[in-house]
Amino acid sequence: MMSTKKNYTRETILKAAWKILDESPRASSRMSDIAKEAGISRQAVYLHFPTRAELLIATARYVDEVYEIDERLRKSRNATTGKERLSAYIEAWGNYLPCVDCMASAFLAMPDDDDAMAAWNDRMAEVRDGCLAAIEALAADDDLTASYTVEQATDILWMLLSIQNWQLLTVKCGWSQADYVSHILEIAQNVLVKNC
Amino acid sequence: MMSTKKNYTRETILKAAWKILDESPRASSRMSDIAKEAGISRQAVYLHFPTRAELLIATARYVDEVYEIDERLRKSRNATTGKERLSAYIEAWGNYLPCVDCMASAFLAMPDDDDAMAAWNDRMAEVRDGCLAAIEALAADDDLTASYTVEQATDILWMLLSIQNWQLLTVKCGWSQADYVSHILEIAQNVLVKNC
DNA sequence: CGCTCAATTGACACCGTGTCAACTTTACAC
DNA sequence: GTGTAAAGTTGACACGGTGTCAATTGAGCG
Repeated sequence: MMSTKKNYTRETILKAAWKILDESPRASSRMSDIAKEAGISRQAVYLHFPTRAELLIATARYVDEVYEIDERLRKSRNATTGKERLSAYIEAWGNYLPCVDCMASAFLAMPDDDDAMAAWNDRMAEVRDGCLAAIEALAADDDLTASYTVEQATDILWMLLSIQNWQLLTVKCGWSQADYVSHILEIAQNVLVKNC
Repeated sequence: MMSTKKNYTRETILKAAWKILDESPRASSRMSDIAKEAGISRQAVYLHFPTRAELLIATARYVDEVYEIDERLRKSRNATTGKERLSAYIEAWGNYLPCVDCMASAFLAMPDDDDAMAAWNDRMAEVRDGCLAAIEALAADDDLTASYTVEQATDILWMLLSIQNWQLLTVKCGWSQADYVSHILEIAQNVLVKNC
């Protein structure tokens, strides 16, 4: 099969892009840098990805696959009570955030690219769906505080679990990953769970 | 005085930059766009500001001056009790955020410019100082929850009041400005104030 | 009048993205 | 083996945005 080789190169490029983004925290990840890392010519990258934005989108998907984030989040839905589900979701997503930090930075650095922003917003919308499911489970147990509607509580949880907040607390404030998860969990419970 | 004319043009440019950033929510604010808005040639902008980054930094300062944010925040320090001071600070800063949203977006869109990021980090550090002062006032009244150290509580308040959270709740979730302020205040009190 | 400084025009270098054409390599099919 | 098609290479180029430079214009002022 010819396509085998093509797929192999494609994955090589994705790995290279991931590595470059991961290593150069806030440096410029040019197409030429990624190509060099992948051991091919800059132009060859365009044989597999039409634009830089598409490459980043594909890389984000690839990272998701490698870390099996879908499965991680699905497991958090198995919790029986709403409270357990809330903490399982926060723990699952909160511990995934450091893995996608580099991808998030790359996307947020190109806010004027419509394709990239659409892909990013899709991903974030999925996270909000997860938040909504957790909040609804909490509401079903009548454990959701009366201060907020389900929508508002979802928005607040979504906000707490944003990558920007993770970056602020861990990168800028120097919190450990464990502190981040435990304190965000504490805040969420404090704000969203009834008689807590 | 010759410098009068120069200062006048300088301010014209700053106003133009402000307007362009404000109007084009996530469009490209090129030097040529700003120059056109100011009614001068693109090259003339460089007679007043060496780089685009410096222009943005100066524009941010100009916006601060116009809105007299320093004075607004200073007033929040006049509150007598720690609790009052916390709510005064949240209200003052929270209601200033919509004014600087466009500037924030501009800075966050150029994360690889060292000068711009340094300027932005300075501004954010000042906000954190304000948070720290409010938390210390709370601690002085023995109204700070025992769950966090002063530093941790400051970090949490800083996180809650970040521009990214404001953008998320108002722009993406559609919250009104009033809802934003009141709910962030409620969350902060819930999380940070003892027996609340 | 002559000086100075702001501003203008037009040109250019640099850099990164994306495209194109021509050529080479690889691998498989017959 | 030889032919063919796809993958990859090199070199060149257009485009857009930033920043620089030189030559020129124009207004204000002693």
